[in-house]
Amino acid sequence: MAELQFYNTLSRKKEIFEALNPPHVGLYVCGPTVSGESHLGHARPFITFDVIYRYLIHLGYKVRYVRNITDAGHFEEEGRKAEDKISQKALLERLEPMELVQKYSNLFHWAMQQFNCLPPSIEPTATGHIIEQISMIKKIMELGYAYEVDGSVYFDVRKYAEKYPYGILSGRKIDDLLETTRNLEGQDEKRNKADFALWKKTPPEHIMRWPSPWGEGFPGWHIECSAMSSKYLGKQFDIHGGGMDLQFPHHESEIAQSTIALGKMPARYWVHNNMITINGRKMGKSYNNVIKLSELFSGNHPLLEKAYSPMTVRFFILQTHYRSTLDFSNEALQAAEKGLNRLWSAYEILKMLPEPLHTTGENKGLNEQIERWCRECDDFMKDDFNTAKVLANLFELTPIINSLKSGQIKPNELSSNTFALLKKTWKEYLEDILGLKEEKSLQDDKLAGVMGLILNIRKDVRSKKDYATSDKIRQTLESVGITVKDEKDGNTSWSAN
RNA sequence: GGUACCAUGGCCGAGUGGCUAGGCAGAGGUCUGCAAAACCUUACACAGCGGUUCGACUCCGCUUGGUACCUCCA
Repeated sequence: MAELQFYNTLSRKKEIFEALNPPHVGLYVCGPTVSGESHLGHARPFITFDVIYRYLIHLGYKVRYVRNITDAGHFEEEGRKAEDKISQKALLERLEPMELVQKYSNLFHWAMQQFNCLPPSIEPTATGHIIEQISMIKKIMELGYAYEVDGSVYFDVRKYAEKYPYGILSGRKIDDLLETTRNLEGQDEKRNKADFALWKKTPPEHIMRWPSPWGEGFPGWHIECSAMSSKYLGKQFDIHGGGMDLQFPHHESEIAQSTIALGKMPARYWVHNNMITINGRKMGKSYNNVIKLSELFSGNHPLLEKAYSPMTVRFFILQTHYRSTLDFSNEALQAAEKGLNRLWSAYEILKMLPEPLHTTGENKGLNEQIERWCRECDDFMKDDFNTAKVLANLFELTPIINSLKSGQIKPNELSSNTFALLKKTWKEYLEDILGLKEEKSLQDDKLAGVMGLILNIRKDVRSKKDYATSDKIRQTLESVGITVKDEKDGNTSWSAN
């Protein structure tokens, strides 16, 4: 059996995964900043790591999955006025900071539920761990790797770089960082441009503030992840994940902080997902090209031709390898929607098919082919979580399932073992690992009752060969979004979209 | 400017030194009263130029184009 291996950003190659304390695995993923609503780009890491989490569980690991919520402020623009994003927006919206944080946290959780993402084991908040962050900063200061200037504390990157490889994760050279950073006007408290804040003093108008040994302020961006990951997963844990754009400076700084304060590289494996682009450009606030998740689901955005369901989006993301960029377009989303429908209806059919009675299938080649496609799924997942290839194999199996239903493949061609494997594979991969689920359409009971009546009437007129009327019924229903299908076996099915 | 990465058929996208990725759209066919669905068949490809090799889309170099990070960023 193949071993699980995946790409480690730290070593820049695929590595066989070895848990520090099997069967336990510690997984930390950088969560959302709840100062605004999540957009499509944010969905990618959470779906990617949801699948990784699910797959690790599938492999039998006991996973503690920690995903933080950043609800404390950061400085907007380094070297300039330090601003707390959250309190800034709160003033605009006339909300208490924590009210705002709650609002966007709720929205985030709603979106995660829509995507069928499993909740993390622990979801710590930055504001709930101010004490831990302060004590970590104190430790770093005691060890001489941080300095205070007028109520703010900075990490001394130059000093750190004398003994440790700053840039090890992002492939950056310390000299470049020290020299080529551009000049920003305004007073700079930092000794070197590459230094980053551990604690920032708050200006008087700031609402979000906490007392500290250095006066009132708020924690720097990077320290929360170091404090919370070590608290819940230990000084060193297995996997740290997040978007590629967090490699530098966020994760690089986390490594530096933890290395000093805890004496260890925080995580052994660093996993980064790539970006979602739109018209070839990264989706991001600065580019003004974001599509919020609520807009995506409702179709309410100028770039959207229609609404896309959460499962369509999830499927769309999983059809690409997580380390490749993924370009958004209506065409691509619609292709994903159709593909998912085809796959899902095959799955529905598979669940209904009767078990073959024979222990040995008559069509040996077919049995072997099916078993190979099924078993390969495991190899694909074990090779850097290749969900795209898993889906390709499920698509290969789709015509077989459909042919079993239509009778083009006879039930006795398959062995009961092959059939059982087929069912098990679809269930495990589609539902348990890829985390896809059925999406309820508008078919409530009343509609079903009405449709039953209509289709009954239509059946009568068809039996009298009154095709003009039967076609009129079908066409009218189609125009309101209900598709009627006359199946080969004489039954008529319908679906609403 | 520095550092990485990418370039695949109409679109989205896997992947590999010699063997069909897959999805969506297209074409032909089977089935059907018709349609839809389904099934079968099928066209379309690896940015350009060199090099390594028996053989490269896959390795190396250059060119061109693009993106990301260096500042908040998933």
